[in-house]
Amino acid sequence: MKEVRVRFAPSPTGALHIGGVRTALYNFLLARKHKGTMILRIEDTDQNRFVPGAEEYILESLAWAGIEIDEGVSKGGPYAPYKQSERKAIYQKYAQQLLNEGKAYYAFDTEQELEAMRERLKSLHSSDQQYGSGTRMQMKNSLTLSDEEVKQKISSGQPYVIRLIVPPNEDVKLNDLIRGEVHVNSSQIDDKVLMKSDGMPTYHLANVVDDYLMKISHVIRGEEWLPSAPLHVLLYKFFGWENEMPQFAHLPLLLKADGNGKLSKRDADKAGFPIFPLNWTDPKTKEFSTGFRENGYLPEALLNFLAFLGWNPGTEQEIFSIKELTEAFTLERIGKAGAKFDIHKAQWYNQQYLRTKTDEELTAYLLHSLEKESIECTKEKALKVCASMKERVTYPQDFWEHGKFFFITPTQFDEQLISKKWNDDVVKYLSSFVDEINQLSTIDALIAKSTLEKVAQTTSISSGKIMQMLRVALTGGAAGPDLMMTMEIIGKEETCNRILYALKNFKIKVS
RNA sequence: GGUCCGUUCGUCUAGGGGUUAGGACACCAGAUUUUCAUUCUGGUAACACGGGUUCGAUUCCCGUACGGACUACCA
Repeated sequence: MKEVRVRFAPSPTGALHIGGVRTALYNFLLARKHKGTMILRIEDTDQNRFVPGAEEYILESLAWAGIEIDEGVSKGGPYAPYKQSERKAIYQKYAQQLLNEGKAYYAFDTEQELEAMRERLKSLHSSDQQYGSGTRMQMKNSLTLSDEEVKQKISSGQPYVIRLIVPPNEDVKLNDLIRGEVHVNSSQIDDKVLMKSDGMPTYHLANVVDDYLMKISHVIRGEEWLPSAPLHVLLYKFFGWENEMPQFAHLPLLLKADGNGKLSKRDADKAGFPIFPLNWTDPKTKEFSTGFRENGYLPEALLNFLAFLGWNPGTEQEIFSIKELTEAFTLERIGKAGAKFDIHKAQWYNQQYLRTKTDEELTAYLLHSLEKESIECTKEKALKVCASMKERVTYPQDFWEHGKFFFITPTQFDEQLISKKWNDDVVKYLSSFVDEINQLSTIDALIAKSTLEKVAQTTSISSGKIMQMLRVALTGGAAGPDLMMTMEIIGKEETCNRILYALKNFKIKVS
């Protein structure tokens, strides 16, 4: 196998879609697996859609996800520049070559004229409504105009594009690594614009020229490119690069979880999950979108989840580190059908990965949250809090979100539960419990438990009946980590105070 | 409309001419637990449809339906 060189080639038109992250990941995995090169190329040939900050966003997203770039924008390399807007002269040269060889032509048709042509064909119910072999001789271009006219138009500054002469009725074969052989009749392909009137190439020309020059071995991209892939094959042929043509792999799309259609930001918003890797504010509309990172997804969990959306190793293993992924990955095992994006699975992965962290690592998350809240906390306490909450956490921020009571005396209580379960026995039991603790110099989980048992005996009230009320008094809520450990962590004073507060303020329901 | 691509539990998928069609997520139930969670056990649940080919088709072929992508001087 020749050297594997793959590229991820986004255009900087906004935040990077999560599907783009998956495309980048598959490219990256293939590169790593074969000790090849992962290239990042920015396809910014559309000046109208350029969005400031988008390129930086893409770079930061990939870096966060752990998708490393070996060569390309921000990294440099032997085929620089890697930004298409900086390669204008190169595309012009190749377009000129096609022109010289009679494989392309100048076209001067205005937008209105093109529109009129399409309308005319539409009204004739023609199946092919395009600028191609059937129509090109009726249009305003260097095939129908005399050389003088063409020269005159160009020198007078009239806008023009360069179009490819697509031959009619030729079987164009494409061997897709995922879909197998795909045949398209060239009559279905129109005379695609290669160079736009602003002097920039279109995607089609630029990607073929760049992939060739950059010695790309595999083009791994979304399925939306499948219909234009035959055109790209044609271009390789016209340039005489057939033998250097990369292999194609068109990835199935990511679809919305409910209903049909491809995953869009709207759907994600509606379902309440992010669709972009990082937070993003559109500079034009000021619209804000949350990111996976800020929502607490770990990059390794996201990648594992993404990898399995359309690919699987054929074994029953579900958890794969990046390293394992690169070893197991093959293009052959990518599925053909679109995959619905179910955030539940992503959450599960996140939980799994969070759990593999050491208590030390988890502590960092908690400390980070606390810092934002300006709450001081010893390392020792943070360690205990995290250890006690580890099993019930999905996101790093849950340590704080679900464990506030470790640091702040609760002021909100589960009233419904109190009105149901707060009774004379509870008051009697907890009063006695406070008295017992007060006599101790300190409290830990073990002592708390034995004290509880002792009170249960002296009051003849089973502790099972009061535990939930003790929890509400201590934490405000009905669910949470081990209560004995909770008392140990908040300490004797706080434990007593909270129980005393409950004793004073919780009301027995009079029925 | 045209072209291309696709279709196994609700979701991600394994499988492949003869299987009790497997796993994971989610869901439900039970056990454990001071609660929630964890853990464990169990459960519901799928080959889109119709024709062929074949002794036999979910698997191969052809249609149909449905879905998707593309159909720009956007990528």
